[in-house]
Amino acid sequence: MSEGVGEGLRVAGLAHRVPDLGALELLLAVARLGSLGRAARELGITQPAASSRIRSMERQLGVAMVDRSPRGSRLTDAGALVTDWARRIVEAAEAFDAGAQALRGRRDSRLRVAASMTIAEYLLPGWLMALRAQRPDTAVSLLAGNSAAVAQRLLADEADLGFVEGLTVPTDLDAVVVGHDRLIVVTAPGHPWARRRTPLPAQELATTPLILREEGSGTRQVLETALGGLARPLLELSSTTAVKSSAVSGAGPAVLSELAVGEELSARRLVSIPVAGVRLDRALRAVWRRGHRPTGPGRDLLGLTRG
Amino acid sequence: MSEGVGEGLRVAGLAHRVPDLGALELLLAVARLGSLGRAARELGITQPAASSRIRSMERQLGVAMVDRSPRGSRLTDAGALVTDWARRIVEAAEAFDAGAQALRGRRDSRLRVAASMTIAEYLLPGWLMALRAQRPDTAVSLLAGNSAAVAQRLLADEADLGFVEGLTVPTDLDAVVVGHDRLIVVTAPGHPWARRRTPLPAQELATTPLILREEGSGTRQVLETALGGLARPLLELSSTTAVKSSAVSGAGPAVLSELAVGEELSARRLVSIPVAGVRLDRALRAVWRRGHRPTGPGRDLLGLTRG
DNA sequence: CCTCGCTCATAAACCCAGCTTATGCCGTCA
DNA sequence: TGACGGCATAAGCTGGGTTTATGAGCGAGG
Repeated sequence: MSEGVGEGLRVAGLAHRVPDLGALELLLAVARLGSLGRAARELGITQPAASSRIRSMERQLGVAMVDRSPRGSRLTDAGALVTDWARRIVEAAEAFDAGAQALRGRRDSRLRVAASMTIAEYLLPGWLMALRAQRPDTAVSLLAGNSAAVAQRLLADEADLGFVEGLTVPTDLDAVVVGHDRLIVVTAPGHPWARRRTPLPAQELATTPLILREEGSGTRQVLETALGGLARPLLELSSTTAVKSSAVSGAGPAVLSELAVGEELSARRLVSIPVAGVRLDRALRAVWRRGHRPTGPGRDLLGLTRG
Repeated sequence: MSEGVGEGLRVAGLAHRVPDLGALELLLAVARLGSLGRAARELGITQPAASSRIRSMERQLGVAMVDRSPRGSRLTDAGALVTDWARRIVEAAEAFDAGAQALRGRRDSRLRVAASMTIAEYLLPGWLMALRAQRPDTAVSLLAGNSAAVAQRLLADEADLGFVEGLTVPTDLDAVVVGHDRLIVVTAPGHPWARRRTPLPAQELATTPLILREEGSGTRQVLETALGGLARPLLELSSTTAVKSSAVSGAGPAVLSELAVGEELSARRLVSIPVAGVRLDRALRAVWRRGHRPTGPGRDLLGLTRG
């Protein structure tokens, strides 16, 4: 959401307008199974509970979503649409859950992971979901920190596998590149750069004021290294989200990690501007204590990170 | 306790492991404002309520997220991570809300939109959020249906602005292209195609078994038109989500709308395979009754769709 | 030095959303 | 026609989240 200056009209929070996760899960189950009762059974509740919950969701949204019949229930057109939107919420919640369970860091974990923030934020939940899909009984614990902290954990044998971003590999660790954090230049679709047919010269990027994170942030450092020390800020903002929404609303070109803008790119709220002559990315590496390449669950996870 | 019918260990649903939306919103507010009390005030609840809610969320997740001090509250490292994951859920909920409010279709709407499913599902929520940001008092109503239904609504003057996908423009309507639904070929990163340096020949695409939606679906039709009538299914699945997860888990190459896989592409769970010699896209058009180009809020929305 | 002002925590009482159990109605199929 | 599956309704219970009221820690300023 945009920075809420002057709220003006007091509107009840999102939570009062959006059904809770349980209701959304139920809706997805009804869509999949074609019956309130079966959906209820799958979720471990009774049929009247499901019936009432769907009904109250319809009342809350003001839309009939389910066509009831004595032979089952099918979604209405509106219901199908709502279900598609709901699926996104539930998917985000699944990623949250996968991450949070690892973060809980139980002592009995069979795999202890230490990861830098970018990786933990964007990539690890997906990997953990995939790992859970293929090895459901693997308990993973996660510790997030900077590269030095990751290295320290590994060397102290408090973690089995680490993930770091950046140019250098900490000493006494073995590493393999598992991906790249590509910075990309993005603008709103209306910006002149969006109509270019040729890549933007690095020189022009360096001399144009950009929407950037504050000095010292990881992406800012990568950008300034690539440009040779200079970057002109048009705006300096303190969160990736803020940079993103400024760019979407057309304030100017921004430089952001590709990981942060997948959704915006595919919906064309932002467009990516190719740039010639600079490598705006940094390697993402899996690391482990020299000579102790992970086995078992760690090896499984490592496999997932490379496809 | 719920009884474990069927699936071995019965695991409580997501809703019991993920904090509800209200708690996540609160967490974001705490992160932004640096104080439980201020966050409480912003959300219109009391400070003890916020305190207790954050505490119970920490208990639920088993992670300390907030460092309390007499001068305010800051997130811990783990808390920052949880907050980033939470933000995705909240963003999806905001899109849901924007769509659902329009779907409610109140009679007093100042702008009545009719849209086809793909557009309503993927693009419209974003447009509506943008519209709300720049014109907060515009009430929009939405009706979703196929192209014929959209045309009918417009011609009956029951809608002010329509959106359709497909090759043809219904008669008696004016239209402007607002985007493209690009189908792309995707595979898991480990697939041989992912290592190609040259675009895939259309011929090879046509002769390779693919993971596809069922016959008759929109994307399947576009693909078969582009390929000249033939497509070999490796798997035929009935939902985009199912196709996507099969592809992610490496079952084979799939053809999907770019709109459906933004997230998977940026996280490299899927990679896009360029194809030579076929146009795998269909135009997305805004349409209106001939000679009645929208004014006012309709014009605003139209502006947003083109950047 | 002491008090004000901000922070957060605790305790008790309240309320309502959502659950269960029990029942009824409707349509389909053998 | 009776059994079955599907949904709706009603009554009663429970718990999580809320409020009000209060207390305690820390810093700033008269």
